[in-house]
Amino acid sequence: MRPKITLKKIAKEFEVSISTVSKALKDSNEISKDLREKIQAFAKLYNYKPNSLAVRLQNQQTKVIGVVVPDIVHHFFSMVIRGIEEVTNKRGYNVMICLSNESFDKEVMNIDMFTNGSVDGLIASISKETQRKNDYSHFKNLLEDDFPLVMFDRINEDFNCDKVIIDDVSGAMNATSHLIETGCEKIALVTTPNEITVGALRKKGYVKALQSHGLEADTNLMVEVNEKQSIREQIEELFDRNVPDGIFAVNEVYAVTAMNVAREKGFKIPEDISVIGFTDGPISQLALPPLTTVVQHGFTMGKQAAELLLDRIESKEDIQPQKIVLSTNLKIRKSTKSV
Amino acid sequence: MRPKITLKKIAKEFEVSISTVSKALKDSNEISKDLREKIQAFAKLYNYKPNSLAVRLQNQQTKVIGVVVPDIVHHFFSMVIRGIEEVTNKRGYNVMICLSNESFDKEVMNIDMFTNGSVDGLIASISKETQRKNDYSHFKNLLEDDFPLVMFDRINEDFNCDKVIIDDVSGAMNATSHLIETGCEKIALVTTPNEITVGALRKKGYVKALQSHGLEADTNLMVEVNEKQSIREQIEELFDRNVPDGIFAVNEVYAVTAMNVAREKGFKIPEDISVIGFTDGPISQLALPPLTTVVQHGFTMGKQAAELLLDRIESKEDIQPQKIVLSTNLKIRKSTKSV
DNA sequence: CTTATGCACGAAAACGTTGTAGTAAAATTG
DNA sequence: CAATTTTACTACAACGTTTTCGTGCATAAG
Repeated sequence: MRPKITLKKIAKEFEVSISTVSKALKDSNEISKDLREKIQAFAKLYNYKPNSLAVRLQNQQTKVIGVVVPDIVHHFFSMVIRGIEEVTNKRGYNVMICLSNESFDKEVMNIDMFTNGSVDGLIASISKETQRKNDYSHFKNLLEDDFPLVMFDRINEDFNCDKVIIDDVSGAMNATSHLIETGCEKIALVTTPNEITVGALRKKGYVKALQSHGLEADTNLMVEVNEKQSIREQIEELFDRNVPDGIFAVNEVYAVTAMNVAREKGFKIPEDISVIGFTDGPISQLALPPLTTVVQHGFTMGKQAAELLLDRIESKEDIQPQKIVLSTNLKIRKSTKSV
Repeated sequence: MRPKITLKKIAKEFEVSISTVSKALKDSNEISKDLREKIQAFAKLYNYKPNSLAVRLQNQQTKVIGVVVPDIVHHFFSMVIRGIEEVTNKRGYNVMICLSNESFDKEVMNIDMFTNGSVDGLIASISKETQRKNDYSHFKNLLEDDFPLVMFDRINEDFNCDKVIIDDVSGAMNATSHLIETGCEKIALVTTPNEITVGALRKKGYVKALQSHGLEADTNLMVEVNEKQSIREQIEELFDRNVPDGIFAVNEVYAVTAMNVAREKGFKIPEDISVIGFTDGPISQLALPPLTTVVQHGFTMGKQAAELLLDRIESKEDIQPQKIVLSTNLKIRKSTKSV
């Protein structure tokens, strides 16, 4: 790579001091107009840009924020990132993304790396393995140092930091209620293992909705998908045990898989079985019939998280950590019956 | 945020010089074992980490690489990013991602930002708007400065830089040939406008396959989807004009949409109409019937791009730019007839 | 003619680190 | 016991900026 041009080199060229060059480029009128213009022209010609490392070291702020997400190949997370990008860029920051790949060790490494001064703050969502291990010491260290941190979606309620989540319980309740209200009586739940907090919350909403309608929660109608095995087979087992007339799945992959299983077994959607998913991505939209889903506004979530973080970074005083709960809404398409 | 601990502070604590502390932490035996251990213990206690900005400024390398992609909410791009992450992390680098959102201006800004010394090199894929404008001055500036740059997927052949692409032409040829060989005679093409290079290349492969089988390319069977309007309607128009018995679509969204349109019009897949897509994502896998697609190995592409970039960054001599062409393979599922 | 006021620039410190080149004092050698 | 080596440290420059505080010199004011 061609060596970068620096103030020092420009200074040598004009036989002036570095400060003069710096000021000239800042268009300070401490420097004579004549010299200023010459220096500016020269800098432009050689495409001078202040070395950002030096500037950041000087200013003691990086104007970069870090993002740690479990996965990027995931409609919801990528929408969140897009939201984050949108507001950070608007407010003059850049984003550095690291993936934990749902691994505890990688998450710890990422957090560690980010706290060496490369970013002004962090937005994170907890990996599945971390949730399973229930070991949050890496995050707790951050909080002890008052490091600006915003958690989203997969959070830990105990942390004293800003949080942005969606109302998983009511989202699931609304979905389940909708199934009940459109005539379903045997509603299955396809969810994650209980360690995944959002899965657990959505199950809670499902159960709550059943109870408030006088229905009983039947564990025979619930599948906790173990992703190490075939999702499809686990759902087929549900059908072998007990054929539902409605299915609430906690994400779009489970929902569409369930729909496909049902159809292959000869059931019609939504006439025989209604299906509702969670997260409104292209999978739901392009499914046939298009899937009724609980839409969680990932983009908004990212924007809000970023706003919280930047407000915290930029404020001088301590501000009390906030918890923003975004509500979901039910996007009714064709995989459920009309009332 | 709690002020970060620095060498200077540790030095003051022990009433020694900064260099002593630096060496003690590097476990140099220039420092007495006794003092070394005390300093190390103190540093660990206060969770000292060398300020990465200072280290990077000193070493004149950031150990960070930049990635500019048009979109992140896109299975292919996110797989590429995952591949990039995999090898950069393994080789001790971090990744900074910026999205151009398919916008020319944002792409220019991103590139500009990255060349202020914040990264050691760049991996990029060109935005649609840039391809339409055909203005590549921002990239050309990079190359003039010999800035380490690797382009992938949406590239410009004229650039004298490392490139990783897939063999779009043969991918499309294989797909189209497969349709012909399984009995299709009126094969439609659903593609992007011609400015999008990969779309143009896939069209080329489609035409080539037709010709080599003695079939004629019929513009009446081609749709160039304008994404500002409804994808669905544009495909419906194709059916109104001319009902095909095979469809080759240049991405999974177009393919599944086409499949859905066909089915709603009462055609059976694959009995009446066979469909092949491009890119093997969840949309294809979860479609019903599961979609036969040309799989482009995004993860491999990311890995290769990262290897090329890091090799270039780390080598002292100039290395000749390489162009890696990854071949695709046809994943035959249920949306096409068997031979 | 002296004193204030601009003007146009330079010197130097600071950000936090690393590495080289010293330098006293202690220990070893002849 | 002087000469040498080793030990255990410090000083300082450097990376590229920014910014504060000078400082000569010319011009204007009293």
